[in-house]
Amino acid sequence: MTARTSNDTARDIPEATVARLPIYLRALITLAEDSIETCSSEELATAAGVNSAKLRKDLSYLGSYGTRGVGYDVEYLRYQIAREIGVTQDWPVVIVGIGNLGHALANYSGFRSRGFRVVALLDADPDRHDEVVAGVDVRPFDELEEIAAEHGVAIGVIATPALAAQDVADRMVTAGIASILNFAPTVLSVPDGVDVRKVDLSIELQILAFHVQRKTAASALAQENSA
Amino acid sequence: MTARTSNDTARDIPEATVARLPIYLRALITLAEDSIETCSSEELATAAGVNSAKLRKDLSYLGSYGTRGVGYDVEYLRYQIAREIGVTQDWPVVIVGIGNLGHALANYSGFRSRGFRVVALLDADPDRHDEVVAGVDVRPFDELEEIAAEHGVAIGVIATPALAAQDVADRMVTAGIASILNFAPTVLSVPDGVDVRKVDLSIELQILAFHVQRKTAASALAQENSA
DNA sequence: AGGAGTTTGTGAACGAGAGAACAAACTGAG
DNA sequence: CTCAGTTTGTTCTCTCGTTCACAAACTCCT
Ligand SMILES: NC(=O)c1ccc[n+]([C@@H]2O[C@H](COP(=O)([O-])OP(=O)(O)OC[C@H]3O[C@@H](n4cnc5c(N)ncnc54)[C@H](O)[C@@H]3O)[C@@H](O)[C@H]2O)c1
Ligand SMILES: NC(=O)c1ccc[n+]([C@@H]2O[C@H](COP(=O)([O-])OP(=O)(O)OC[C@H]3O[C@@H](n4cnc5c(N)ncnc54)[C@H](O)[C@@H]3O)[C@@H](O)[C@H]2O)c1
Repeated sequence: MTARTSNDTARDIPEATVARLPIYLRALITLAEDSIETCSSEELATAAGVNSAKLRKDLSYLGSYGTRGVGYDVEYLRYQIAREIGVTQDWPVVIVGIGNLGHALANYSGFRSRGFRVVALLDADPDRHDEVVAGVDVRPFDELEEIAAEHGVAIGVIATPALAAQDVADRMVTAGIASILNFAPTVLSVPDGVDVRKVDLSIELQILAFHVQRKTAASALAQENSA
Repeated sequence: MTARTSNDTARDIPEATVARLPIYLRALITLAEDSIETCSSEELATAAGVNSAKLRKDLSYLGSYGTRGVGYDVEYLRYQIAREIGVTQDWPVVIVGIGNLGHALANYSGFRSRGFRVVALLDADPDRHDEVVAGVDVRPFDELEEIAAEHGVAIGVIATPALAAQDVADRMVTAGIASILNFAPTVLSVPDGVDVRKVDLSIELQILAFHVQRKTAASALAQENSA
């Protein structure tokens, strides 16, 4: 049981750490662009907006890539993190729902530079099918399975209205796409083993609103008490 | 010291709970649209995609709005959560950077229906200033302070390139905007008391990529071992 | 009224993550 | 070589969040 290959580093990176690795990667790329070759955990932590102890602990899950008394080699660490995340080569991605948001996503050059390649844009509306967005033409949604198989797509983005999102997710799962980024404001139910992340802008605004209200209520209260 | 008004319920809602309240609100609105008047914690939890114990604990921070043996009144709970978040009336919002993403955001009707009103669209590029997006015309970025003061804007959205984001954030803070939603892939540094939330799509994709890689590595390993 | 059946609200156990603190490992000067 | 100074990797503690489990509170049926 549990036979392991020799190269097994028995690592099991905490989810909170995984979520920060891309931030470190971005910070390292910025440092590299400024021709900085070495940095301390303190410097990198500042650039990433985190505590240096947290940064060091996060990096320690990947291995021991720093040098005590010196710091980290920017280029080396950048590569190690990219390798750990898996963005040393491009991942093919499909975007479904080429409306307002889908257009913005398709036109976004930042994906390409960060390890993702949009291989297809799909929409159910035939009126969209003539269009070419950022060099990729919009195809009928029915071609999902075919395109996913052809390009080995593992990641799908949902930018359809909320009502369509569950159907789209189901089709993606059928097509072998086990990682989904969902922009529609709805809860997706998917089989075990399928990974869903959601981005909900209204929720973010509502969280901000909550804190604004709390702050203003607190200051109003203080004013009242001092009067 | 610590004089309090009579109505002080001494509540101090955990951040993790605050982040879920909008999800519950959305689920309740969906239930109400389906003419469902009452629901149990189990039903609401399923609709929101969380554990029912967690849901009940979350709601208990707001007060005791359910009835044992019965469940929650959908409309009543919906109002209580909306009031707690502060979305019983509209919050004025400005969006800065009306490019690909800014256009999508400006055109998004979901903000309005969820308690936010886009009062201004700002861009530094004079070529953008003729345009009208979703009934709001694009104004020069310099008018930020004036517009913020006029409408009492508390929330700002940054959709500019990363390089401009820090400057925009600084100007927002100066203009009295203490809550910022940042789409630019950069770390913002702001004074204490200013609340920043970020949305970074590339990071979300990278997190998905990490898990895909982990899964495929694991199955490759299993196959190798069984061979 | 009483008892069976539901469902909430919460105390308590458990687990994950954050941060402080420090030994170990390195550099460079003398 | 030795010693002072620097910075990592890791241990320990504390805080925050999740989940379990159950008494309290309600409904409905007899
Ligand atoms: N626009 C934004 O800034 C914004 C912000 C937050 C959330 N969202 C969410 O993102 C989603 C998309 O928003 P949008 O503004 O782009 O909407 P949109 O209506 O402009 O675009 C939706 C697109 O999806 C297509 N579509 C509908 N059903 C489909 C299906 N079954 N299969 C494939 N394609 C289908 C439509 O043809 C349309 O082109 C919505 O769920 C919205 O709530 C958008
Ligand atoms: N488009 C997307 O789907 C997407 C996805 C993820 C992240 N982002 C991020 O969102 C931001 C905007 O992306 P985009 O694709 O809309 O870019 P864009 O280049 O299309 O638009 C940027 C807009 O900001 C304006 N601008 C530049 N400097 C400004 C300043 N100092 N003050 C005010 N306005 C200024 C520009 O004139 C332009 O209109 C970028 O940081 C990008 O990395 C975009």
